Amino acid sequence: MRQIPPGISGLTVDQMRRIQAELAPRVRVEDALGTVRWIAGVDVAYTETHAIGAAVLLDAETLEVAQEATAIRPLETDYEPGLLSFRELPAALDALAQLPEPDLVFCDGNGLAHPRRFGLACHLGVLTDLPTLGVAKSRYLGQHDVIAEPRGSWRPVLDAGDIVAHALRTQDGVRWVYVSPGHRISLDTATTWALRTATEARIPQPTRLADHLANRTRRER
DNA sequence: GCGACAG
DNA sequence: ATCTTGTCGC
Repeated sequence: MRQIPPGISGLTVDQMRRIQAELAPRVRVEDALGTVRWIAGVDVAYTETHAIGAAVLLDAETLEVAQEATAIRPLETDYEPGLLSFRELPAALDALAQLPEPDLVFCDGNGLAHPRRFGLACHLGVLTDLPTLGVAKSRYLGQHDVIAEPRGSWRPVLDAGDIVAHALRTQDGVRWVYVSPGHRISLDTATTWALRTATEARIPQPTRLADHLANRTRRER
């Protein structure tokens, strides 16, 4: 029952939403991860016709890059709010599969902060059964109060009565990001890792370096 | 009915 | 996401 990777082509919007609803119950929002020694960052860049996936493996302690991998896939679906994972996962999974198994995966987008509580990070987590978290650069849904200016300040993001993410300021005075659990991790732990790895910029290093690799690969092609 | 809407 | 260089501001 591979709910995604090969041939997504034929799926309708309704079918994709149905798959999300079916897989959502498999998401585990409690901490079910061991010692985090290796972190992977995954991202996807696009051309007119293809998706270029990039995965980077970093030492959780030093955040130094240990290994990189890329993959390219023909685009199979247009972007549709709520269905981002169906567009990004094929290339993202192909790239990730080329690396040694990480202890935690950072995704570029949301996890629980999704209408059906099954964003990109949840989907990738359930399919691989790896601990995952999502970091989104802009708001998708939910409401939150003003975030204080100092790095590390955060406020819960509420949607339909659920706390689905934390709006977290990762650097003094820069715009905040939205952190949410993907799979096998709690919101608090996800927030801690996001802040801990946002050492050089607003975006945590795993996601940031994967983004760089994806774009570098796209330009050199 | 109207507006919002990860990447 | 992508199309694109320099430039205004701290």
